Amino acid sequence: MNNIDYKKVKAWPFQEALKLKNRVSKINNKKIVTFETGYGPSGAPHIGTFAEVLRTNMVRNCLEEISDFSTNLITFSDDLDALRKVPEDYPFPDKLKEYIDYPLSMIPDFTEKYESYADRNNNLLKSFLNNFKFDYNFISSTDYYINGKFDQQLLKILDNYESIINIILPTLRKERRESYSPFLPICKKTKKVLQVPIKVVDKKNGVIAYRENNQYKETLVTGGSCKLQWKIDWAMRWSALNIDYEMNGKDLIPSFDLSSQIANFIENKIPSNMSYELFLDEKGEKISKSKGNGLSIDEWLNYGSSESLSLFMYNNPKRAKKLYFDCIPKSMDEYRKLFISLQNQSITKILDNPLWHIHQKNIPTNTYPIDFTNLLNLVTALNTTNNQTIKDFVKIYLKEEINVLDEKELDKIILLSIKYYKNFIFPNISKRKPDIKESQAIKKLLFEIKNLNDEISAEDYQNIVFKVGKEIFPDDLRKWFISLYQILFGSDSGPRLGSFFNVYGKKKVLFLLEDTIK
RNA sequence: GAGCCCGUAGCUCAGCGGUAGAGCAUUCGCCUUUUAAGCGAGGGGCCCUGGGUUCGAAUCCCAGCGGGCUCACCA
Repeated sequence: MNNIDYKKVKAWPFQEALKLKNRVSKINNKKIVTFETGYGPSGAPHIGTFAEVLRTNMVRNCLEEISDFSTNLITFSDDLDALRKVPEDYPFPDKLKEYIDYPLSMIPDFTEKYESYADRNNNLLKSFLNNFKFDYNFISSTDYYINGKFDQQLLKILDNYESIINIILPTLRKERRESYSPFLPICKKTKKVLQVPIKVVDKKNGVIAYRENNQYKETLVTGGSCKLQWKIDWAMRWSALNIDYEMNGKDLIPSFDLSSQIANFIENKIPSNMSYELFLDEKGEKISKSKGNGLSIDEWLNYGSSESLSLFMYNNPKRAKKLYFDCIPKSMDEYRKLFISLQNQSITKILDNPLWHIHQKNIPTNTYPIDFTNLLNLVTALNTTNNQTIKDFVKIYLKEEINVLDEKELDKIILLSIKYYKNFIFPNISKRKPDIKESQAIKKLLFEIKNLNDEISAEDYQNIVFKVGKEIFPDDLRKWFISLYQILFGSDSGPRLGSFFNVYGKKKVLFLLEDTIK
């Protein structure tokens, strides 16, 4: 702790943390503050799930900064939930189809790498979180249900069965009301999660009866024999896990309200809450896996750094943001800009700098020495996927020495830029063919270059380009350069040709030029 | 129907009490060689409208108008 006035820090995670601090400070003997994020492992983790963990962790980080509370981040996987639809991104959809209505954790993983289908998805999430070095406690719903860790709350819910059901029923349509039950029995025979009407039999001992084939069968609500319908499940978790803070997408605002009402009949535990806006695609439509629009975590990390992804997630969580490929270079550049601006900032300003939040206050000492968009331009100009060539050109471009640590960062983003170039820039380049006069000039250029020895300096190249230009376009030298750029790169401007040819190498230069006059 | 968010340069957006900003686009200048996918300079704004709070509002509050999304099946 120190004497910074945190109320003056505008960064949203601090404002959330202050709100939370005020709340938990009123609780007697409060020492540990628990944050929860929920995950439904019915498919590979969605970028929204990931954003939620990231953002929650930022609030957690701020709370630690402004208070003496210990903190705990739970990522809760609702893996006892039933599979309802086969996700499109799973490699074995036909095999999965046979397991509709089965608990996710009881479905085999047909990729044969994990213990179950849920385990596979859980591990995908964990690997993303580990990649970002989060400290979290992973909790499997199945584990908690089966090992009786929710029993106390389950009995309490049964005890208040009527009150709770009266909260839910008015929100449902008539047809649904008849089949609705807060308890979903897990069939002893088939292991399916059943959505059937139930009757309360014995509140004290936790016995209910559910209808199957026109007769009622008794079962316990405890010990993993029943799962809770999700809004009740959510409320139950707040009590069972003592949750103090949880975020959710704006689609769940009504559910949060409902779960809060239900919580009054469990242990009255309602977390401090923030709702965030959903991500949209380029056209402004909600991104979803089934549509395949927007971006996945993997796709972003293919073309951009993890820091740039964090930065994107950090910015304005309460605004609906378009998430598509153009966001990546923008975010990469913004990161570097913020990094540079950080260097001379006062402490309060640093707390407002997104980098402080992204790096959980351990801001690295180095970053890449060139803007990503700039690098993309160079890669495009070079039209190569050779790391070393690109790096050499960057060094010429930057002029000054790059220190070893910055160079490491540069290496990383060169790999990213190559992939970005291949997929988004290269397919859109359209070069034009030279006219007769231009062909003549290029032939002349080829002849001159061939006549030189193999070690040609940038200056020599530049001299030749000028020499040929002056001979063939004596009145409009400018046009000669524009023509060359259009023919070589499909653009009206380009890199200084001398240094470009030099880095590119004689053999490739000759090939490039010959290719234009074929 | 209810809720959430957004209306700022031509476009995409940032700023969120103290002189109106960025990127892209546009206009102009710059290649006989000192970074040309670059650099320099410029144009372009009733910050949706109306009220309120304030010494001061793009920013905070209220009302309206316009747009988008979400929920009311499942999670």
